[in-house]
Amino acid sequence: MAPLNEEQLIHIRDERTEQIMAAALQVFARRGIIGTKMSMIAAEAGISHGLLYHYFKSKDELFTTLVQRAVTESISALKNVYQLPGSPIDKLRSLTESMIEAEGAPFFMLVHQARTSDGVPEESRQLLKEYPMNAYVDILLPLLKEGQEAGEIAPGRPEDLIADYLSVLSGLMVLDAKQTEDYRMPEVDRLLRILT
Amino acid sequence: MAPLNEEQLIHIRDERTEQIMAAALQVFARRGIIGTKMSMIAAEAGISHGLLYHYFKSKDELFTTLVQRAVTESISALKNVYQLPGSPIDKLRSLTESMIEAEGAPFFMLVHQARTSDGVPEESRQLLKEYPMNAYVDILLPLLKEGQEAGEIAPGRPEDLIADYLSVLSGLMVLDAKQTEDYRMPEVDRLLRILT
Amino acid sequence: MAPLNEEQLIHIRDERTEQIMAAALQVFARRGIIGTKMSMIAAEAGISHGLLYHYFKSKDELFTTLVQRAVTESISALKNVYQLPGSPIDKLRSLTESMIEAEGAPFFMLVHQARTSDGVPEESRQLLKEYPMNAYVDILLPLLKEGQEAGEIAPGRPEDLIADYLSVLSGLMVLDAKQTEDYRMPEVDRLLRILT
Amino acid sequence: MAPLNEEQLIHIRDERTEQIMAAALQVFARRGIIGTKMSMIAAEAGISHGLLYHYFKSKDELFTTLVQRAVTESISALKNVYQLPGSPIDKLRSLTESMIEAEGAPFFMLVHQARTSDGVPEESRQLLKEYPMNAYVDILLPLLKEGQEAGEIAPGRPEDLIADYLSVLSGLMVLDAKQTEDYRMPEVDRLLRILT
DNA sequence: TATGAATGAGTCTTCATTCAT
DNA sequence: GATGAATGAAGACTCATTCAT
Repeated sequence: MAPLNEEQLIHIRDERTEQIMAAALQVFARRGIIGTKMSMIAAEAGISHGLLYHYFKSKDELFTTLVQRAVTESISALKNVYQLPGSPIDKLRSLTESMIEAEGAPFFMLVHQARTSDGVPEESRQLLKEYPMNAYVDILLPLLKEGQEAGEIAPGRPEDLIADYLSVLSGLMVLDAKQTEDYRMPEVDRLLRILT
Repeated sequence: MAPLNEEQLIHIRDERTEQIMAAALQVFARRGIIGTKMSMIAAEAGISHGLLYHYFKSKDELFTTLVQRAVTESISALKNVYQLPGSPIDKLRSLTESMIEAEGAPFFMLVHQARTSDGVPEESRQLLKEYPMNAYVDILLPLLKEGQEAGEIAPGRPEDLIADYLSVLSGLMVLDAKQTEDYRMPEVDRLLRILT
Repeated sequence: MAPLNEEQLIHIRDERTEQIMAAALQVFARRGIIGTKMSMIAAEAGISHGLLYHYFKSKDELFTTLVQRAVTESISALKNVYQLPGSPIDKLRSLTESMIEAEGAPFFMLVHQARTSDGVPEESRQLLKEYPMNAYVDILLPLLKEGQEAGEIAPGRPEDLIADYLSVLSGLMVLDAKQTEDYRMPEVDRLLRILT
Repeated sequence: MAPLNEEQLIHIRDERTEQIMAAALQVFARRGIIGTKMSMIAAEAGISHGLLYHYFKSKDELFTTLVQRAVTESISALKNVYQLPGSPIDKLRSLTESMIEAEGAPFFMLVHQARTSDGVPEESRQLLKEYPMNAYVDILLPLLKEGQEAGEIAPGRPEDLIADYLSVLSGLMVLDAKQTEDYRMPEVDRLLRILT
């Protein structure tokens, strides 16, 4: 009697969920959680605002879900660096390139919003507390040390070097330097000079 | 009820104005124009919210006034670089240091808010259009060239070099890397490696 | 997909209608028309909320139908009192007992909702206007008079006596005094003291 | 410099608060918490809906405040019974009369709403749990016993007698029998027959 | 000048109702 | 007949702004 079989329903739900999350990421990233109206997300996703609430209980839940995903994906992207080919500096170059190329900026902007804005759900804040800068630094630490041993990377506390690098990169991503006329995204090799 | 004379009134007015603008800068910088409530500014300034409207017609006007000041002061700070002692790279080092040291971050954050957020008054946006990255680049261009001629600064299009550098710096300021645990403000000499 | 014959369809339809009305009565009685969500009725009836609309055009229609039934059945219950055995006071005792015992409370609560709440469809209100207290009083009037003549029932205007009694009873039913810890349903004989 | 002195401000606040609570009591009592729109309360109080939120944080808080007051005042009214003149039954007669006369019905209706409706703030529910029927029964228990000893009141468990009486009375108040054409508020002496 | 009471436009969220399947 | 995705009107609540004092 079921008019749509379960598979079809799951398909619709997955598609809508993805559609909404993509739309929300774009809008939240630029406008922050307060500046984002649910109607904007609905419009961006091409659905009615009422439908948002079939898929996410609230604006907060939607935001938190995105932050969750941003954290998860960024951690996994970093961990993936060790699979890349070449020397440590080659790996870092590739990592940087992929971050810049991909649609990575919204994630950085979202996390920045989540860290600094007001009106951010407590759950999101907790999530980010569990993944502070150090968590990211730790992942890349072995690579940095290897690079220093190979003489490719400048001497100094590797923790600081990598934190410096990630901070510079984060800043540029948050500015959306690649897409914005107002700023300029440096060449990767120029950025890497910070480490060399 | 002894009436104050005109001079005293002007004095009060100037002081209040300054007080409000300082408070507003702090709040706007961190929370953006939408995230900032007039009552927050009033609280930060230690006055009633009603009084704000004696000094600024609206939230938008207050915001725009701050952006105006931010632009003016940053331009003049840049122009001032030529008065600094030492070689071109020394001058850039001093400039960078003073930006990081001083209460510069709120200005950068404010401008970033003004550039990216929505709900920003059109007037602010216009103001920023009149002072795009190029305006800043142009000011520093002679210094860059001089540095390149002296061999202190890497070869390449000086416009790009300086734009890269300013972008990196802006990003770090917007992250408030100096104050925030989540990020790290690199040493100035490490930043300068981007140029050298 | 073997088509059901007409008889089966009618059977399903009747069964569903009954099922929905029973569910709706329960929910409306406790939560009132505004506090009741169609999804609650659907859940109580074990069907999808969409299906409700195959059987009732709207929430209002469903509510009105229930009120209609409540009025009809209560009138017929009252009229039935004359078939009960025993003296007038015996009849009243039996009537009271059956009202208290049976699932009568939801009807009273529903009617109370319909009389007092807002957001009640005009049609329901009209229905109740056609059956004011007097309609009920009139039905029992002969019984009261008979009881008075027999000396079983206190003297006084029989209309008032019966209206008093029905009001007290209604109040207790609306409180759901029988089911609720917060109140107490008196013994029938104690209630009858009002009349004796 | 304060444009209104503190006393004036307190006066305004008190007046408004009272005005809002009176309006809210009327509306809540009849329509329940869900059926009541804040705009209705605002209209009843003759103010804008925005102003409600200067005085009460939310609809829930307003409702809870009223329930609090209803409980407090009803307890104190009951306790006051011992100050009334006459025999136990005289005291009960006076108590009943004053409950019926005074604007007591909205309080009963409010409490009934709070006990039975959905969407009632947890805090209100807690409040009522602390004052169940028993709390009221206990207050009147000595009076009942005294009446029984004097032979004015029927024998039987005094707890049950008084609970019966209070339930009947509550029911009539909830029906608003005094004001509503649909019902009839019996004479006090007729009600008292329940106890005698 | 200074305060805070007052207003109302705008946003989040709920839910009756519709409709494709 | 049956389901649940989809829509949009309506209500709670916030906050920029006004204004009496």
